[in-house]
Amino acid sequence: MEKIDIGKFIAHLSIDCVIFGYKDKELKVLISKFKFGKGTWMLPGGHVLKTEGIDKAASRVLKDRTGLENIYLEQFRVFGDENRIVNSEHKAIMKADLIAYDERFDEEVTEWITSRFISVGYYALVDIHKVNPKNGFFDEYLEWRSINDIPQMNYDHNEILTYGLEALRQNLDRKLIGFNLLPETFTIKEIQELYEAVYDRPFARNNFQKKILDLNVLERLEKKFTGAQNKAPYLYRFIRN
Amino acid sequence: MEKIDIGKFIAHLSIDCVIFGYKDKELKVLISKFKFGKGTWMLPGGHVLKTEGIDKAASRVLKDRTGLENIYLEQFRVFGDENRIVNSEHKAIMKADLIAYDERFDEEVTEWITSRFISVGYYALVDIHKVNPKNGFFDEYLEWRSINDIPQMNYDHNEILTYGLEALRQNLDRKLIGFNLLPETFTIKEIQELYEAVYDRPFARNNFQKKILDLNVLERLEKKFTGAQNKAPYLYRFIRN
DNA sequence: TCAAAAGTGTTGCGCATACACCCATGG
DNA sequence: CCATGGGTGTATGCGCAACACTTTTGA
Repeated sequence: MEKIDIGKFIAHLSIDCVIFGYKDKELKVLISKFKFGKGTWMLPGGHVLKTEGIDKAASRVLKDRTGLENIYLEQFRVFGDENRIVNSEHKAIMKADLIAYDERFDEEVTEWITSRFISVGYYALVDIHKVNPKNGFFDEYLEWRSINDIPQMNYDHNEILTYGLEALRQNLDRKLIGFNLLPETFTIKEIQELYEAVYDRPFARNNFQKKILDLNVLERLEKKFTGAQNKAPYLYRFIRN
Repeated sequence: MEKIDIGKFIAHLSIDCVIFGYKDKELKVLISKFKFGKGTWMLPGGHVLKTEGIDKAASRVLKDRTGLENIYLEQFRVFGDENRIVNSEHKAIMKADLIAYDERFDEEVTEWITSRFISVGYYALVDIHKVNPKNGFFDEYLEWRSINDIPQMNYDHNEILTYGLEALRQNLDRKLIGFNLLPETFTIKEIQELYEAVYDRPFARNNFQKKILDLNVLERLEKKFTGAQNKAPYLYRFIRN
């Protein structure tokens, strides 16, 4: 293994991704247990090649971690405070850890990695059932965590997540992107529960149904018989006009 | 004069500012006639010190060009396409021009300056009457141009401007930031004309007045007698609650 | 007294919420 | 037949837009 060619990447610039998924009536975020240093939690992220667009870099990060392509992805903010750095204690531990790990890392590379970074925040919406999380080099493991159960993360990643969630809330209705979180077919009730998870508040059942159907973006399919002793709900599919 | 110390700055990252002003019922943008190369138009911009927050860098750019501090300033988007570079012909001209200009520039510095950049877009709102545009090093001169009369600019700066205007439109109402474009006191009619310039559409006089006053952020002052043979409008001052 | 523009009140419409009712399903 | 939850129709209230009217100013 050769030393990492940091010259291929833009220094001091990174990408951080808030990857949203939805399951069990909960909005979830894919976060990474960092392999080195003090083993803190982080948002999945990466760097930008000097010859690569930032959107491309973000989708590359996503492909690496989720295996998926053509994911809904949008930048929402840049985080560039001057004190956006690991504290010196943690930095020393991390550098030592990395150098000890294998020969790809030396003083220069680890200094590069632990230097001050300006990060572009992206959020992504995925069908959680299609994802097979794959660890990146820096991931001890990846985990889907409920939005209500997010641990303390490194740097300002908790703040990034908050901004990402805010961006999702702003856009869910305007851009009709919520369907990216659901499987191919779903019932109105399932969309409603998704909305309730995102906005953390209840919606009136009948009005919600009317609002969603009035968007004219759903195709009604066959009924979904669950065996429950009540009227079977219709399944729908999202159709872009 | 010594060679420019490019090592102090983050490479491949820049700031571009859409500086909005308002005058003569027109929304205006401060743009720069570039001094070197083919002398194209550009948005005022700058680079980020390795020890400097990006917001700080943006306000430094603004202070340099307008002389003003504490300006309303907000980032709205990152522009990071991989083909965001000057074309090779223009690049060669620019490098030659700069190297010929004075000894601060050499091959290394000009290559740095003309390399691929990822740019953070900021928009700023200023009271145009308080601004005394001061040329930066790269500015032949600065000019306030009406939003309806923007020339072809270099790179993707026209696109950046479009996004900046869109951000202004999104936030004007929600964040009550339009007053930053007006002098200390103003009439309702003047706010209305500002809104009409920003959104490029008329507003109904009476409803607009009601809407603005219902915000409860204006203090009514004395009347403004203009000598016109009609009822004198009140002056108002913006008060933050 | 009059034209012009400011200020204020009133009505109507559309949308979101609240309330009410009927229908299908399986025990 | 009944409990449960799905689907749909109707009333209500609020905010915005359209319309109408009054007031002030200086010629």
